[in-house]
Amino acid sequence: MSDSAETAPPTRELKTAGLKVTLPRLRVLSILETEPDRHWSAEDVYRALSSSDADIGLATIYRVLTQFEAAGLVLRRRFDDGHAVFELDRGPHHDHIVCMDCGYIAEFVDGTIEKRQREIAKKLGFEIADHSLVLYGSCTQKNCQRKP
Amino acid sequence: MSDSAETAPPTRELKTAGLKVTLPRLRVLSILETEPDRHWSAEDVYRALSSSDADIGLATIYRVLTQFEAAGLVLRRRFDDGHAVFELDRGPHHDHIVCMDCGYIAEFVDGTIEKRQREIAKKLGFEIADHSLVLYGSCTQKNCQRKP
DNA sequence: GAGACTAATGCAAATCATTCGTATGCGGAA
DNA sequence: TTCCGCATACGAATGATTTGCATTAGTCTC
Repeated sequence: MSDSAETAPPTRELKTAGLKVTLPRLRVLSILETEPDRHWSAEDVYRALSSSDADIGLATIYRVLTQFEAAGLVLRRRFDDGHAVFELDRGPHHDHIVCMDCGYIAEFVDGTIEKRQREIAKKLGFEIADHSLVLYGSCTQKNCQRKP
Repeated sequence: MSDSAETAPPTRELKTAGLKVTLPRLRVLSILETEPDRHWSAEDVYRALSSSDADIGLATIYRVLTQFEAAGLVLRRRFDDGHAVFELDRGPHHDHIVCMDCGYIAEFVDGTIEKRQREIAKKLGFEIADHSLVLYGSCTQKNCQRKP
């Protein structure tokens, strides 16, 4: 029963990213992929790993997530509390809207805003490299119990 | 030589904000008003005060700035490094564009973006309370030496 | 497949911004 | 001016994140 002929998905992703394939990196990447849309704190990943199996040090989680960020596998975000959260980079850029009551985070993309941003940057004499847009509010509906 | 008949500007602002007028609060507010557009870290304010005269503890700076924020005198911002900066609240909302090379921060307001944000929030079922938009880039000009 | 070289990990200790605890002192109402 | 209570100073505590260093595990060569 060997699957050596096939390279499992997380392994391939690590190799493509130019990272050595190690157990901690595989574990972290697998955890992230269990909920591809989720925004994880380092602590979240640590707990998920601790409860599931291996004991990977928190310091390693931070190191691995930082490497993943450098390799373009994940994005590091920071909302208003100042703490970092990580999400898999699933391609096209998107912005966030955060419910201040329940913590629920929705995502969106808007061409109009993106375009306007470029125009503003140009007018102000900036060459724009990146941006961060976060809307804060309340999701006034039933889903406001998702993460109480 | 008494100016007791006139209430000095910072004093008036504190009273209007419903804050007791104390020496540390006056000092901090005065410092902020020396550069009304600047974005100050708590540390910045602390150093400015230390070099000028009084020794006000850093803890007090944090407390005072937090009170000022609650009173609507200052805004607390957080850019991508995760650290808080404070700026005098000079009225209408504005967003920021940060030069990643020199740290220079410019401000802008854009009705189109604001409007679009409200539409997006509505579509996603959120009641929007606030937002944060920061553009990151390089100011490709001479002013890129302002804060080397 | 075994050995060697290097990079990755674990753990604990260090850092950094920010907050808290507590004794003391100042601001302002009467 | 007197008195009460909030505000301050100081250091110690906190919590997220990083770092140092001895040990371990990947990968490459043979």
